[in-house]
Amino acid sequence: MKSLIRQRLEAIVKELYGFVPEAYNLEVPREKAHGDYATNIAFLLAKNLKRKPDDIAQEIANKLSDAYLQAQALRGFINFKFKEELLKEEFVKLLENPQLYFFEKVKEPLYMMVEFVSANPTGPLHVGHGRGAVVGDVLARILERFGHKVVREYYINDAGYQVYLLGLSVLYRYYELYGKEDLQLKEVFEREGYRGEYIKELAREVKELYGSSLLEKDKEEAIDFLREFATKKLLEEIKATLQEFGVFFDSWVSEKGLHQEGLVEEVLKELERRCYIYEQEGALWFKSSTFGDDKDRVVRRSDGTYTYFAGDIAYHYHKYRRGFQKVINLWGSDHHGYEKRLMASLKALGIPEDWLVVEFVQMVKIFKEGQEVRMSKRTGDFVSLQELLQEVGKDAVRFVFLTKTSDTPLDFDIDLVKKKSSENPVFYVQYAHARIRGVFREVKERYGIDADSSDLRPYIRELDSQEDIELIKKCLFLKDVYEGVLDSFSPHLITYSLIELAKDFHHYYNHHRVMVEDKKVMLSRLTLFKGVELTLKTAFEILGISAPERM
RNA sequence: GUCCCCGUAGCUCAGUAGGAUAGAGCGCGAGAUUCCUAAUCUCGAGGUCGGAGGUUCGAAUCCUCCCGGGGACGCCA
Repeated sequence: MKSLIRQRLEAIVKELYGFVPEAYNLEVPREKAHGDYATNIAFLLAKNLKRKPDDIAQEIANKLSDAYLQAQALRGFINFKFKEELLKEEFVKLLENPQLYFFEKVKEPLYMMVEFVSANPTGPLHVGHGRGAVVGDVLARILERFGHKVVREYYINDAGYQVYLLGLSVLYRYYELYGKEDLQLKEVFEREGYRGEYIKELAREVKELYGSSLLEKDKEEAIDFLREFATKKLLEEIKATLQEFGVFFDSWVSEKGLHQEGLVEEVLKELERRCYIYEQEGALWFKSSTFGDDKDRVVRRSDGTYTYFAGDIAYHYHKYRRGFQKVINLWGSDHHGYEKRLMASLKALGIPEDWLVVEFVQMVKIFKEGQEVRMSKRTGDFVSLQELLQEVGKDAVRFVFLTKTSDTPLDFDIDLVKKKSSENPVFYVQYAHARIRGVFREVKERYGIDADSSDLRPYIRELDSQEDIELIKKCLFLKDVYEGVLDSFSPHLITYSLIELAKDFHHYYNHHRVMVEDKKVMLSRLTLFKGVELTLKTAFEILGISAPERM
């Protein structure tokens, strides 16, 4: 709907004044009386043309109005109102094929990647990961609907010290099972080890499978073996949780694999060739400060091992060479300071600046009985995503994770989300769908009219009350919302619009009955409900939540 | 100490590249069911948009300073 205005507006402005100002607004005005959309373009033109905004707005408005669109100049603003004919024609398109209507294919589809979750395989997923998972998943779904080719990737940090500590922690617990003490091991474990209950479980599993054979083994060898064993197990667990959460990946890339394939060495050589690498105190440094980072960073330690950063440069260079035209990374907010560094490395490698977009996903704080539940992987005291899913269900978790912009912290009140009441927005929205399905069942039973298979399009004509038109608009508006998500990578906009749509629907439902004497009115309202149903269903598919028949 | 994010109704937050009279949900108060699901609806109270300057036709939004909250600053990942 918005792009419809935009096209016409720009054409006319260009015709009248020879240019279109860059940063003009076209948005839904706060005040309903100001129409469906409004623009400030006349103010911007006024500056350039040295004329009164009022006059310019008037000029444009006069040229713009036609059978479909009413444009009105008011104190320098131009207000647009869609005429009923246009709204009804658009609504027919929606009824015929919601997918086609809501997601117009982009002209130039891109080969894209969304990299998300990428949690270290050192423990179960926590709720913060869950938030990233939903945001990434929904983003990927939207990009796909608009015609982009999207690969969802999970980067596995299975190299380096953290997974070494994982192996060490399992070994410590394993020794414990046999009453074996190792002071050096104990010292490291108590300082940095993973203490969650799941480590003990892994140790027990090892005992069951391999008995006491690891007691004889060299300690480092045993840690190596257990690291391998534990990351594999935990990764399986992560995959299972994600699957239960409705999140799937096309591709899993291992950090260790990058090292083994020599990609890390290769990219460092490339950086060296470009003269961005130097040696100091026995370590190799990357000159990230030349590209806006605060200081230079180590890529190879003095002991000869590579840093996580080195692996990450290689990973992204590899992504680039795999042919992705645009990459979106979803990172936990604790990686905020890391962005500059990585961007610097990409610049150094000659990769275009807008190739990579990093979106940050902030913390989720869990509240239970009014108390914050503290989370720490080290001490093992945390609510896992698995537990949360079991407690409140997939639909509620996914929806709530999308009710705020991902870059602000989210408070998740378990007790509130468990409530099946209006306090809980997901039920409010799903209830609208269930109510419509209920009406359809009833109409079929009483009158033998099947809303799912009948051609209802002709009855749109009969809809003419203010509230009919408002509801139609709310459905059509979702199209603009999806396009907004495509531009801003902010899937949370969808939940807001859905709550508004549901609100208008519930209002309508309480004021107008479908099953009335006048058949024409009945059929027209059935048509309206069909459109709302399809709009909701399409949105639920994108959000990955269910569209219940009854509640 | 340096850098980043945030401060909007009692609470949790929207406010989409500076726009028109400041938005929603929850909570609170009052009401609605002979009729397709009351998990709903209707009405109401509630605000110096953290503070002070500045930029301009116009500021919650941009700039400077201050106050308050959170995060990041490893040869960890």
